[in-house]
Amino acid sequence: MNVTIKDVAKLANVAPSTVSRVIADSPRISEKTKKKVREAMKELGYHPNFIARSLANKSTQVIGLVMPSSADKVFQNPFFPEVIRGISKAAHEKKYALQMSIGEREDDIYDGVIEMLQGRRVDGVILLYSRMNDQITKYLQKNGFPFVVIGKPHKKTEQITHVDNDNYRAAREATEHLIELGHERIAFVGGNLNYMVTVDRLLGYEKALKDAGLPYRKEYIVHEEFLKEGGQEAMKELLSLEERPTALVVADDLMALGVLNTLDEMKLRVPEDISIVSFNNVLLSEFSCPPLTSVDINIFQLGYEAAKSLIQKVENPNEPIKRIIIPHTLIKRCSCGYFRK
Amino acid sequence: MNVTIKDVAKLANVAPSTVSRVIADSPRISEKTKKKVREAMKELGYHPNFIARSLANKSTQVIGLVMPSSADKVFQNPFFPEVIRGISKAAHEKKYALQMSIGEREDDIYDGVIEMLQGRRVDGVILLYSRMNDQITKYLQKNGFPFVVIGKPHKKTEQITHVDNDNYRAAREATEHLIELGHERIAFVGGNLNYMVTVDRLLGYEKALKDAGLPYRKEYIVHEEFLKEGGQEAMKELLSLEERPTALVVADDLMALGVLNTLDEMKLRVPEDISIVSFNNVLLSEFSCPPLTSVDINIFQLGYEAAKSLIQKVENPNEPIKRIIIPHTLIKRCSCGYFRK
DNA sequence: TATGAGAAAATAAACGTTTTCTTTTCTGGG
DNA sequence: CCCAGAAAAGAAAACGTTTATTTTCTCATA
Repeated sequence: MNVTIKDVAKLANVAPSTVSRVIADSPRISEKTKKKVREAMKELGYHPNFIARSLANKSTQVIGLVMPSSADKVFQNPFFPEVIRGISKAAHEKKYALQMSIGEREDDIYDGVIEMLQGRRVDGVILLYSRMNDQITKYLQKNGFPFVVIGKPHKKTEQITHVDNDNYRAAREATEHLIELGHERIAFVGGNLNYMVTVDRLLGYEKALKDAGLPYRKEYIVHEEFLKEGGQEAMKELLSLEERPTALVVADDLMALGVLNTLDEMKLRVPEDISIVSFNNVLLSEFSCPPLTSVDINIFQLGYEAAKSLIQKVENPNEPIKRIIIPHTLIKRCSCGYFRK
Repeated sequence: MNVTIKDVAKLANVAPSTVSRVIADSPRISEKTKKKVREAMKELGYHPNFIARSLANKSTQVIGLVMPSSADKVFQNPFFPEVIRGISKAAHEKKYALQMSIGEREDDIYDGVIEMLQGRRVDGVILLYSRMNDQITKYLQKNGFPFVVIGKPHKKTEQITHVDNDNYRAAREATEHLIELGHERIAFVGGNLNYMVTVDRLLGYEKALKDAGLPYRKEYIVHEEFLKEGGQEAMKELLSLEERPTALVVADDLMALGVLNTLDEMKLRVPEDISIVSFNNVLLSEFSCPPLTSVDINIFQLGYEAAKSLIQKVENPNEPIKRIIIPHTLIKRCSCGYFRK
């Protein structure tokens, strides 16, 4: 079997409790004993058992990550690796480990999260999404588990620590950019309306249209999945309209890629025939053909701040609720052009 | 405090051990008692504590993921999200959770892995890389921890369960493709030579040259990091040669993107001025400009099989050593052209 | 009416820590 | 040289399970 605190205690001729205190570097133990114990630890190659420690401590030093859908789908979108990068950074700084929820369908994920939390596998969780009437959010609130959400919570916004962009403003600016280029028929391609990002970005888009005195056309609003396929679908729909849009606000780079794809198949050129501004500014957007004008929402930072806030919350239950807004920037590349008759 | 097995036992008027057996659905408990206990569990909203269970069980149902370097860097390359997708799938099927090692520098990661394993946080680990003289591999072998590696182990290959591609053949085929197009000055851009993938692909490249009677030129071999920046560096180096190559075998799509980037800056066209075939066939390769001819190595499958093998190993210590080779395919797109004087 | 086999459930000892409460051992002031 | 009080270390309970061992119960058989 493995070497335990008891073995160390025996070798060092002290009680197990003393060894434990040496590990915690308690001031109650004399330097002399500490040295003796440390030597014994080294000699035996002792490593503390985290599981046992967690049980006694009621804390695991692990953060749970909750994805909106199956890892299978989620990891297709570069948004997620990027948030995780940010989360990792903060977690590592505070010596926390990361655990991922995995599940195929929504209730599957729900069960997984419950198990994670009730099973005390994690000290808290980060929700990598925000959607309406989310069961998980409700559960977390009801049971008082520490959590933070990336995005704007649907309800009780002021009661939930969250890290978000000003998506309303970002979308308004993106749309204004197209308007400034002379576009009047601007469509919006977003994700499911249950997601708060979609809502906010749609509202920003509408506001910009309204301010510019442009008509709001229902048929110009399309909702699809945040995947390449979603973009393809959306574009096909928009192309089937009698009066096609001349510009698009697309809520996600990966979708925009799908859009580009369909456009290419239809022999339509970007930006000559149609202009596109999208969101997230993931690596893909820089390398697509043409490179996409995209709103950089600072995904890494989103993750970093979320993890930092969660850890603060875990370590200090009285930590006040926080709302952190990460700045965004419109990165102009080559997918937008002046509207030409 | 939370509801425990004891609370359930009290309510159901049985001993804690009986409750435990009901959870495990042991045949030693009568149906009548089972029913009674299950009702009590439901009434109290009981959820088993995983940590306690792990301690008693000496098993956590968690798989550890070991990355080659900081999550920060690693997650920039789409290879990793994609393997993780595959791993997730298999893990979910067997009800395992995933935990990630995070560390900045190599020794940092090493410590993290030791902690994970000795701390009994995970039942086994998957190494998402394979490199020469890897301390972690040595440690795992020495201590008999269950692990599988993705890639070909450096030493004792027949003693380590691993999932790999036939990189030697894949690289040979990729190079032959270029040779068939008439290229004679073909360069190789790979990662660090410590990584076994690099070695295998380099050997395959060399073999193809040799078979075609083409000279092997030392100055045509460049090693850089598996990142966009790596590709940029490599290309700059190659462009500084008096006799530039007319085609490139690039060991990674992301690097190839960097190559493309530099080429673009230099106003060189692909495939007119220079042909490229790369590896991995990640989403990026499809959308770059031009779309890259790339060897699809089936990353998802790599992850899926690795996780499946690890779980088998964890659940049955006598599981024999396995070597699993995942097939590859050359996906021809637009980055290769005939060599023209 | 005992007896004993076999089923069903209870008891208690792990698992490896932390932590509260005690006890022991110093130290130095009178 | 004694003793109070501080400092150091130890004993034991707790964390929530699992599981080997023991007890209790039921009922068929002698």
